Amino acid sequence: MTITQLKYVLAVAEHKNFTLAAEKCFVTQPTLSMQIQKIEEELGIQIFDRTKKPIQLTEIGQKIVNQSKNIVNEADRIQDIVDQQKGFIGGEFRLGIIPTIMPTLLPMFLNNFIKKYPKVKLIIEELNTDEIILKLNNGHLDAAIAATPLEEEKIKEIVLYFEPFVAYIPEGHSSFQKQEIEIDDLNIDEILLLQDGHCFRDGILNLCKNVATNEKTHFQIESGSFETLIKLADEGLGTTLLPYLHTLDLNEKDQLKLRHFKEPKPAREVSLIFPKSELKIHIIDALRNTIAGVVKGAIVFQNVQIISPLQKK
Amino acid sequence: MTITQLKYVLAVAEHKNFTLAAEKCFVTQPTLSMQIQKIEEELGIQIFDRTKKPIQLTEIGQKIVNQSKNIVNEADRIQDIVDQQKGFIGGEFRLGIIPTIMPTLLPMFLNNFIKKYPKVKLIIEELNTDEIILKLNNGHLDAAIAATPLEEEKIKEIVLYFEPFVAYIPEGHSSFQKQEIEIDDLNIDEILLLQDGHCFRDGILNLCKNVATNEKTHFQIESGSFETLIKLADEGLGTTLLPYLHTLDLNEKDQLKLRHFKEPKPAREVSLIFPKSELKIHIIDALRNTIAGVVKGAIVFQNVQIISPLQKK
DNA sequence: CATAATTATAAATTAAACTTATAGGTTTTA
DNA sequence: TAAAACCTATAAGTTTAATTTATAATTATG
Repeated sequence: MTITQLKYVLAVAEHKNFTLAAEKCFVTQPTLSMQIQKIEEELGIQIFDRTKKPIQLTEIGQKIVNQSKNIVNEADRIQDIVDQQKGFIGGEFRLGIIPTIMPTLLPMFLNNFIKKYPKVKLIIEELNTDEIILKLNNGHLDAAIAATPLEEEKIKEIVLYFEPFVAYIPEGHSSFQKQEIEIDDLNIDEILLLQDGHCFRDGILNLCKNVATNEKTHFQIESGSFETLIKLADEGLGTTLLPYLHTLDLNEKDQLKLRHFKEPKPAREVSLIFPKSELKIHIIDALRNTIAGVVKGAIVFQNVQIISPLQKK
Repeated sequence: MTITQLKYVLAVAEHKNFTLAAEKCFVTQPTLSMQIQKIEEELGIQIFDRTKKPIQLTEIGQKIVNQSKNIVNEADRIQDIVDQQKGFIGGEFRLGIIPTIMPTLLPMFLNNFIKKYPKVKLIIEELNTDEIILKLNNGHLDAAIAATPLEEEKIKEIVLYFEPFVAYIPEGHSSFQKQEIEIDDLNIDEILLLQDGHCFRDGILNLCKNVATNEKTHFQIESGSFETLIKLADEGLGTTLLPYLHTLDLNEKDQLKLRHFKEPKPAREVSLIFPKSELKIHIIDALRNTIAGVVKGAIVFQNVQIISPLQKK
């Protein structure tokens, strides 16, 4: 009797169907059939009544299933214990986040994380990408969340999610009527951008350089926050681009000015990055899992085109 | 992570020695070494500190071991569930017995039982009542024999017999001349008792508190065995009370010092107790029947007054 | 310092788990 | 009711994992 077999039994008991249960267990149906036959043979009983459709648990099978749940639960706790211990070992964990990710992502996972890993003391710092790379390399940060790829020698990247850019087009703009827009509809000269140093800006510049390389601008306004850019756009000073998660926080009126790109949507790749030494890999894993859990619900996977945050020089 | 690996971990944790643990698991030593390395690697921790001799558990290792015991226990119950369904009387059966019952009752039924149910592997442990309740609740015992009633939520009690208390009065004591004695004849201060923790003591204290509540004692001697108490009583240090079955083993001379109580005799209720889940109910029934058979001849039913083992606080 | 005891490693073997392909049943439906 | 769809079982072959034997490496012990 193995824990794996018990998991198979639970899957069949849940789905009342070997084929479906096999899928959920990421094995083929014959594997399930054989392993369940094996445990039934070993115990000398029938767990499932295969004559009934859909498959039913036998009386003793129900008892086995109940007990199996206990066992599998207890077994899963081993990993929890290890995680907990590792959280304890970690103690302080310094996480850097770039400003354009901070306000939208942090509230999504912070609560979950600190509840699940109460022994980890998270120290979060808002930093731009250059500062993050510096601090990761000199040991002042354990990990960071930033737009990638960065192609840094000593830094490892684990992609968390792809976040599409959404255009914010004020009323009266030539593209306002369009349902979906294309990169060509935007002119680098009219896009309002965050002040230099924010990698988000670099990404956008890369994006538009593909379209038009002329950089003669009538005026140059660079703000430190998207809120400012939105207000400027509303004043008819141009358009701006917002990362998708940020658009969720807009009021209804402003939401009407959002225009999604045609696929492949331009998007940024957001990753958890950390030194290759993997000194606190266990907390990093916990963080990644927690974020993956909350982001899964918020961002639907789409056909995207990654915009590199690296400035093409 | 497999159940087998967990069993290996438990074996090494128990024996503090890979070679010996391997023998107990009926595998070779390299098997154990490798499997334990494997689970350590999978969990990303060290379970054992191999630098110390003998081998020690690490802090996290101790936690893993504790949880592994749970898992292995729960896993073993699968077979119990199957056995119960089949009405099979066999397999391991862990029976706890309190110290004041152990030496007299066990020899009376053990031989009969193992002859009648050769497939049952009885594992008998002498434990006091508190330990028994603990181990019944956490699954480390299948059943126990103890003084009742205990009023435990998850434990069922089946009365085996009522065992009267018999006073042991040394020559020269004021009550030595009496044929039958009464509770009032005894003074709590002069009764020699077993050391605390033995529920027999608690029962006696309850009994005498009904009579005299003063607890000023000239001296306090509490022994772990009745033999000691008898000898102390013979030295003129007081009287003692013996459970009836124990008095059958006394030599002729000491038997003369026994005085039975007038009816209703103070007595203890001795029961077979077990978790209400009734997991091994067939073996429990077998045990009850066997014990009932041998006790019937030894204890004549009399008018008794049950002394609760629960301490009245 | 040599010997014994104990654990780790390597190579080979054995056993178990898994997959692909397909057979043999039901149930659906046309 | 025959064909199709659906589902589970079986067979054969592959991959992976567990185990063993043999031996090296390490650590106590006299």
